[in-house]
Amino acid sequence: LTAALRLVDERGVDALSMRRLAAALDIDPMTIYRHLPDKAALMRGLVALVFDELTLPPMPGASWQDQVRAFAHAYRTLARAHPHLLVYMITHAEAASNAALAAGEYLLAALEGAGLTPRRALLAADVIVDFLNGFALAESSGRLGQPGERRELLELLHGVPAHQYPALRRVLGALDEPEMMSDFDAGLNVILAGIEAA
Amino acid sequence: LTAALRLVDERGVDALSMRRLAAALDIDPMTIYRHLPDKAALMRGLVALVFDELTLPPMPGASWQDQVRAFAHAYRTLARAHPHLLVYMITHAEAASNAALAAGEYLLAALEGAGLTPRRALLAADVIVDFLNGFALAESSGRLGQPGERRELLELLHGVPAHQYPALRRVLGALDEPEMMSDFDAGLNVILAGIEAA
DNA sequence: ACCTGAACACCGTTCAAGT
DNA sequence: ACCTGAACACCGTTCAAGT
Repeated sequence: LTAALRLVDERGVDALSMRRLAAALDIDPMTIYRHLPDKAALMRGLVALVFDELTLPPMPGASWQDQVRAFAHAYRTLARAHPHLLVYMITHAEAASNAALAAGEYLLAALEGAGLTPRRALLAADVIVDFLNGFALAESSGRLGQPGERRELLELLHGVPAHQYPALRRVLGALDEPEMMSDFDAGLNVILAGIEAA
Repeated sequence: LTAALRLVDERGVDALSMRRLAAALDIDPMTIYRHLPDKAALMRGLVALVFDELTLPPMPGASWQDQVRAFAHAYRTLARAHPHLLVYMITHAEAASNAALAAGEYLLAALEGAGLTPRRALLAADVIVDFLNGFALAESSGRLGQPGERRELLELLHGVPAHQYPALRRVLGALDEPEMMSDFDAGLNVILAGIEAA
């Protein structure tokens, strides 16, 4: 699994094949099948391995907002450590059962501390996780990772009659490139404010 | 492209191969290469085709919240119409340049109407889009689509000593299955409230 | 010049042939 | 019984051989 993860991290998911993994381990491809039933099991193993890296710092006494922030940063750090696996992790999260329990406990304990009802705590947890997944995916798939990545949108706007898309022009025209960067902490604060309002 | 989209919608992305597409069209596989340079171009064409289905209803006079809700529902409808392509759409959104401009205009016009500065309007748009992508992905990849899909989490909880994960037990124990469903509109309201707070 | 099938370099996995 | 390489049924794409 660690050899497979190295292949994925260094060269992307497409570089992980049973045959290349075998070559990296200097064994016959079919030998892998004595340890795992098929490639799907290999992928599930990678997801479990990576999610187990999630380290949630205990924050006794901290505000529920800071606990949620700690969770969010831990999750983002994990996502950035394995950008090539992220899509697979999100769509096959069920393979990370143990880490999912620990993550759920951490997040729901924080939201209970905010005084939310069970129904609203679960709702808030879903909103947070959906935002984290959406942000991490945008970040890892090239969109909005660093300044200048909004440039292609600006170039599109240049190639189109000037009276079209006025709001888009006003907003983007008022900002310089660093300001157009997607801001993880500011986005998280929007969601925290929304939870507080409830 | 429509034949390729039908294959993806009916049997998933893995069912789309140049050879199967050719078979569906009753032509030689290599004939496809006279219309498109490679499979990546085929996939980009699918993303553009699908994003062009996004229909954003004009809502003159409506509140900015209702305009954002209209956008969110249009996006979710699109995602649910092509669940098998969704991951590819999100990670290759740059292939949908025209629809991206129209979507950005709609969303930013609504957020300008909320009285946000350009910086905060763009930030809010990113939070909304990240949430929409995260939610749609959870919905389409089996997680949280319908009631009972939180059951595997409950079963995991059963197989573990009763003193572990107390918050998770309290929250889930207080809810019946329909209440555990992820709620799109309620989640969106959390984000709208967070934007209002700014 | 335009078109296309054979061929190449890959896949994941089955299965029979070895030990 | 355990192990593994040849073989099978696929891929995307190149390229030479046709028209």
